[in-house]
Amino acid sequence: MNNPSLYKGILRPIVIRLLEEKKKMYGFEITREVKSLTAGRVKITEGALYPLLHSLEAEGVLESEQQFVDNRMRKYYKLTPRGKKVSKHSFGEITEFVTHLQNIFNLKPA
Amino acid sequence: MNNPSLYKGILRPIVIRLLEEKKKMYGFEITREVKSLTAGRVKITEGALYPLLHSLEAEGVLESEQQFVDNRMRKYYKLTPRGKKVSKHSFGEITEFVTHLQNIFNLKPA
DNA sequence: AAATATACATAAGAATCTTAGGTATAACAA
DNA sequence: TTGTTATACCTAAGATTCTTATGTATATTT
Repeated sequence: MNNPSLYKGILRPIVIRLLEEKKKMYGFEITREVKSLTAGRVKITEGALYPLLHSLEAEGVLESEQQFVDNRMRKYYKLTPRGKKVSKHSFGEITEFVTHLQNIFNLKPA
Repeated sequence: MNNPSLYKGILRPIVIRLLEEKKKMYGFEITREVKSLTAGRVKITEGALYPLLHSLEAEGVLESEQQFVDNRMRKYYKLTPRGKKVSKHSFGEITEFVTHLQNIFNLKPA
């Protein structure tokens, strides 16, 4: 991506949001989805994503289930009930965050 | 602030943007301005701000000038000519960043 | 046969912040 | 006058979150 450091701290809410919308995704799919939603500009690295997924699972926000497709392993993740609460909260924070950016940078749509 | 890690990576563009708009500011003033622009929600810590100002100056993005007001030192910063170019670029990145957030989080205004 | 894509994973190090401390002056309250 | 709050600068240690580099393995395309 253009300036990776902008996205520092935002990966976690992104993953949670995508799982809220898609119900069930595997890691590689998440990287593709973010690329697609941002016209190829935002590339989540695997070195960031997989450890994050593991810690979200350890926190009880996500739960996983393995499947084999074409002899290749996929690890599907979805929100737990607790994850759904976290998701609502996280979404509120992001909404506020974007509002703040619009105020600070004078980006408010006319 | 609510979730400090969201703002990780965004402090630098914020400082540059404020100096683009206000022409000349000192550190303490920047923390107050950000608080005011975000209804008290975003608090820039001095431990983050001052080292950042120093490194922006070392990079040639900012230049400083000391003044004494009421026996207290103030260090005013402003953008250098090079800083103004950096500012334009940085602003473009932020605009794109916010657009991406709106796409990922489905925040596009109706 | 080699390269690319899919799909997972970890570890070292970089970047960016928080927390905690320090110095000093001015204004206000107890 | 003594303590507290506000102003105004600063640094260092540590936490968090990422990038970069590397590894394993299978499937598909060139």
